[in-house]
Formats: sequence, structure tokens, C-alpha cells
Amino acid sequence: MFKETGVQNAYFPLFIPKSFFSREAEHVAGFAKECAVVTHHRLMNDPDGKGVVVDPEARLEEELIVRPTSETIIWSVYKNWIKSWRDLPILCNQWCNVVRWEMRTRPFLRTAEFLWQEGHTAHATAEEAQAKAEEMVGVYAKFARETMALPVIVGHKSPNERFAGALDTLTIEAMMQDGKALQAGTSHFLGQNFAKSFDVQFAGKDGSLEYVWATSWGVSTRLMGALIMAHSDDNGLVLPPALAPIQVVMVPIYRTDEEREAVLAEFEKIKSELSSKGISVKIDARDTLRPGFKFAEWEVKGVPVRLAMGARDLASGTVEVARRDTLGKETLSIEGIADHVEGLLKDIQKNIYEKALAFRTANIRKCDDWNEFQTEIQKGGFLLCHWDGTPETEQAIKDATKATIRCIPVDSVVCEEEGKDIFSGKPSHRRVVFAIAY
RNA sequence: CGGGGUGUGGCGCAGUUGGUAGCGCAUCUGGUUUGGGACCAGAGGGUCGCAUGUUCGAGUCAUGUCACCCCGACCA
Repeated sequence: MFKETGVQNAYFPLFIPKSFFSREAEHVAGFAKECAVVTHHRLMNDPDGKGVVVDPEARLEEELIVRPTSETIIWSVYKNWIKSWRDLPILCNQWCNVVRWEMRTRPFLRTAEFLWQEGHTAHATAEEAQAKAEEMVGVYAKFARETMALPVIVGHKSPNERFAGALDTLTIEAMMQDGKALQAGTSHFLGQNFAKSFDVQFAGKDGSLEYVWATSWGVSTRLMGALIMAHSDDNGLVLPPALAPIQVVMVPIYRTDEEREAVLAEFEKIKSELSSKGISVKIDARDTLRPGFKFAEWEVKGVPVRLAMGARDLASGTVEVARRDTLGKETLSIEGIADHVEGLLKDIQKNIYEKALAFRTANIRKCDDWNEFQTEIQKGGFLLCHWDGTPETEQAIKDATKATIRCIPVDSVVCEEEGKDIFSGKPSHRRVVFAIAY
């Protein structure tokens, strides 16, 4: 995903000393309510009976925070790495798990512990940092659209929804099949906030001493949830071919060992043709399961294309081709099948994206009336509304409806026009995206 | 932390006014099957979350306790 971005992989500690964590005031305020805190380093046998208890003697002098994100520990290290303009930029990425102690969790979409990648960059100028934040949200949007077949809207977060400690947060927002919004990835322009909190300055070409400019950005296992919630149907997962670990599965149908051998031999030929085109193929040769069971099982797993072949096909030189996205089937000649499958995979990738996009388009509408807003927003989907730009109005709308401003779009939907705020009636120059979010 | 619910073979569940536990799936054996989650016959598998109490007798009643799930408040 990060090819061409110049980013290097790194790994920083899981535990953050409480004093590091508390250096950036807004950051602390944003995360304080959801931190797991390590207070002790030892257990002991319960003196009164069974089991173990925390050893009260083993209390830490300074508590450790299990990272909810790594800005603080990373900037405490960057302080030592950055002295001169020659040290910049620094572009680090790490894959790690983080902990945010949510009151209420949801599988994949909001878990107390999640795996993610987080990038942290340091730059000599504000312009360069801002450009990097924009570049990275673009990387996420491209991955979501082209690989996950997930249409996303790129935009800015409103001040209320911004990352704690950021001057600007860019987001990719997706719509799930129930009409709710999902923030699928974010990229932050952090200004000089962390540099100032951790005293990270560099000597410029002209000898001046200046604070460093920062960005951070991340996507998580929430993307797995996005994939499931955006594409799945009642038969299970629907994987975009560009992401599927197995793109084509082959299921043999046979009565006798002879038929089995003959079909499998034919499958091997097709497999080598497909493999030479870079297509990943699985031959399901298990002979303890019946074909119907295998069909259903591979559908649950979301494999994009299934080929089935039996005695009938052997006699006629054909193969049954089934596609996961539409559940359509057709019987085709084995001749030229590899070319057909190659094209079919591209078509499925395109179709899954377009289906999701059509759903989103059908569920985005403009709304200019506050009474209408209150009933419409509960039905799901995105409402494009005028907003006066104040946190007070945004908060009032949230309190009344649970809807939030998902983003101030920079692509996908046209929003620039004059109007009046849906709630306050004050003048507005553009519409923003409102929705109920996960 | 509030509100609601559930704990019974591996999984999902039933169990009536208290009478000594059953069904589906899965598993095992044999046979027939195999183009959409097979069928028939047989078999194995449970201190009913835990504790105490009431009773001749508790899966069932009472009290306590533990665990898990759903909804809400917080949030990527």
C-alpha cells in the first residue's frame, strides 16, 4: 500500500509512561476516558485461598498506558532523532495492536483491541506536512476503491470530530448496507502541537531553530468490518477479486475414482493456465464432502469464481462457471476458459464496486428542512445539508438526532452552493455529509 | 454504569402443576449415494453455570453468587 510514499517500517513500545502521555493537553483529553493502565508488575498466590491476586508490593512508581495510539511515544523518540533540516523528513510506519477501552464494542468495527498500521511523519515545513497528510488519505482512498471495491468519500472532519491534537483530520467515509456511515481511515495534519509538547526542534538551512511539523495516519482491522458490511449477502462473504486470497475454486463432481481422476487431471491443466496469468486457484479435491456442501462452503468464504466439472462436462468438453457476486452460472467450453475467467474476475471487481456505489448514490440526498432531517436521518443513508460551520450547531444536531458530520467532502459529491444551515438557519457556503455512524 | 435477557451432551434448543433428562445438528459404525449444504439403520456422549436452602424427591421452587449476550451512555 505504501510503495512510492517513501515510508519506512518501524516498531515502537507498547507501553507509554503516563508522563509522556500527558504532555499534549488536547491529546490527553481525547483519549483519557478509554485507556488501559498498567499499575502493577507481579501476581502472587492468594494468601486466603485459591487462585492468584495482584501483589500490592509490586505497584509501579509510574503507571504505564497501553498505547491507544503512538504519537507520544514516537515523538519522545523523534526528539532524539531530529537535530537538523538534514534529518527531515522522517516517515515511519508501524503495524501494531492498540487498546481503546470502549464501553461498548462491535465485532470488527469497534473492538477494545485492534490491529492497525499507524504512520508518523516529521517535516520541515507546514506545506510539506499538509501535502503528506493529503497524499496518505489518497493512498487509503485508492486502496479502498480499487482493491476493496469500496466507494469512499474523502473529506475533512469538522472540529468536533477531529483527532485529538490535530489541526486538520482527513477521512475516508464509507456507507454500509444498513445506511450507516463508517469512518474507514484517517490522516491528520498535526501542525507543531506534538513537536512543541515534546520539544522537537531542528536547525534550518539559515541557522534558525524551528519546531517540526507532523502528520499521522492509520487504517485498522475495521476495514475487515467495512468489507463484510459493504459487500456480503445472505450466502456469506463477497470478496473483491483484487483482495481474495483464493480467486478461483474448482469443485470436481464424480461417482467413481476414474471420473475423479479424469476431472482432477482436467482441473490441473486449467489451473496451470490460470496460474500463469497470476490468478490464484484452489482445487477442492476433498473426497469426504459432497459437491453441494463445497459450493455452499466456498460461497460463505466469498471466493469470486467457482468452476465445477463432472462426467457430463468431460463428455462435452465444458465447465460450469459460477460467479459469487451475482450467483449467476453458465456452462462454457473448456477451450479459452482461462481467458474468460481472467476477464470475469475483472468484471466482478468492477461490478462489486459499482453495486456498492449505486447503493450509496441511492441513499444520499439533499435535505434543507430540519423537521424532515430528523425523520429522514433515522432511516439511514447520508444527508447533504448546509451547516453554518459552528461546533455549537453540530453538537445540537448530534444531541437531537445522534447524527454527526461525517465529513466536509473534497470529492465524490458536489457541495459548493449557497444556502442556510439546516438547524440554525444561518448562512452557509456549502453542504456537508450528515449520517448516523458506527 | 443503567435497562432487558440467557446459562441443560461438542453446537443450537425443548423440558407442562416438582417424580430421576429429551430433540435437531455434529461425531462413530455399516450400507446406499455424489450436478446445490445426502439418505437409511444402529451406537456413543449430560454431576442441567456454581453454592446454600425447601421437599420423601429439584433441570423445575427460594435465596445468594458467577459468567455470557442484547440495548443505551463513551468512541476509530
